[in-house]
Amino acid sequence: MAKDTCTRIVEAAMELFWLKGYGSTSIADILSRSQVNSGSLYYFFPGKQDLLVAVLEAYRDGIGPALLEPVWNGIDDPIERIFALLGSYRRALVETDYTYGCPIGSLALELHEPDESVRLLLAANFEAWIGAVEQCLGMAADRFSAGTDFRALAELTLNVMEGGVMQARTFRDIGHFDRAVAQLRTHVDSLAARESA
Amino acid sequence: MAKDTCTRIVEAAMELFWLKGYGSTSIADILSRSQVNSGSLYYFFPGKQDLLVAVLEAYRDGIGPALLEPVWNGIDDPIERIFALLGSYRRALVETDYTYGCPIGSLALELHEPDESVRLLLAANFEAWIGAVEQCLGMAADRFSAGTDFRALAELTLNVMEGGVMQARTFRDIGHFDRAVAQLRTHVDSLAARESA
DNA sequence: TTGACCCTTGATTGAACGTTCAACTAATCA
DNA sequence: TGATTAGTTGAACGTTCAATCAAGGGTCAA
Repeated sequence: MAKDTCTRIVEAAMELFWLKGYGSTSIADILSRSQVNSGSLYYFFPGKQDLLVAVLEAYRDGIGPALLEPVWNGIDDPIERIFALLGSYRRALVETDYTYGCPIGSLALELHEPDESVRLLLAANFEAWIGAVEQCLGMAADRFSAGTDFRALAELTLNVMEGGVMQARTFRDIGHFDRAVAQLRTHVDSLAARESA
Repeated sequence: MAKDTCTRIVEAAMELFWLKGYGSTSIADILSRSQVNSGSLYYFFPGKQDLLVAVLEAYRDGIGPALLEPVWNGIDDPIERIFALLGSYRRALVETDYTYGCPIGSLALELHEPDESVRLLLAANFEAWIGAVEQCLGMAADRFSAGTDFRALAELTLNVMEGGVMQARTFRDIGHFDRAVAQLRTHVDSLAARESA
């Protein structure tokens, strides 16, 4: 059986919102990419914003299986998993010539006054990402001193990724991403050294 | 003499692009806020994008006099100047109930395939900000070891600000901003301690 | 007084937008 | 067979958008 209409719509919207943003993606864009007629789209989704909600839910549910698992496959060390995750964003930037960054970050800054449901889903996406990094840090807890704030460090990691993507795209220079990651590495090593040394 | 038409247009556009973003701000919005008629706007600016260019030039030229100088007035220590700058973004977030973030960061992520002239102006804005922070670090060079990468640290500072704004807005929780700044403080102190200790 | 120049006016244009809807098809069940 | 339901179709609608333009006001030098 071919992918059903609803799935095709959401997948097309995920791709286009990622590529062009929400406002710049028209319903017509989504229709032509998904090969669906407008009536069918509005049969499943009352409006454009409901489609955005479905997209954000799909992203959230995909963070584990579609983002983390492929990256972490074959990597056991929890700290290296964090830097491998950052490396996957780096790779996307380079391979797509700075076209694809982080879809959630872009949407979070593009939508200036989002509906509460949209805002909460953006937050849920960040939360899933931060939570995964925080868990990695927790698995390496023995390398850090007792009071280390893993939550804050995980949030900083998100900032390094989002900021690195933003700068690298704007300057069209991956060095901005690499330097941010290098600073994070220094910071993490510094926090770890206090204990292990 | 009253402010001339051209100035009123640019100031209205700066405000609206900051508040609502580029795509969501219509020419009609700018006209009604600046109390100008469409013909006058198009007399000075061939199109909407030319207005964006003017706005980005105005932001760039205002980073020193309109952003840094007010914040740094009365603060001499170069490291404290950096954290005071971050504090000014924190204050804007809290005082406007997460309405106003960083206008450049929002535009940089909103505009997915900007014209080269726009991209270069976004980069010029970031560059001015990073450069100012880098200069502060340079003034405190004696507190760091010789090989310290001030450029990378300044870029990380921008990431902490932009990422902090993004997270605080999305979660509607200033704690995300504060924790990022606290991590940066720890990192800076750690780099400084190696030398001064 | 004249005319050239700079700037303003606001109705108007046509394209693009999100959305609607009545008609249609195909499969399911009584 | 006939009724019901689920899903599809694409033309059409009203709105909003960026952009245009013919007309004209204000100023100043000649």
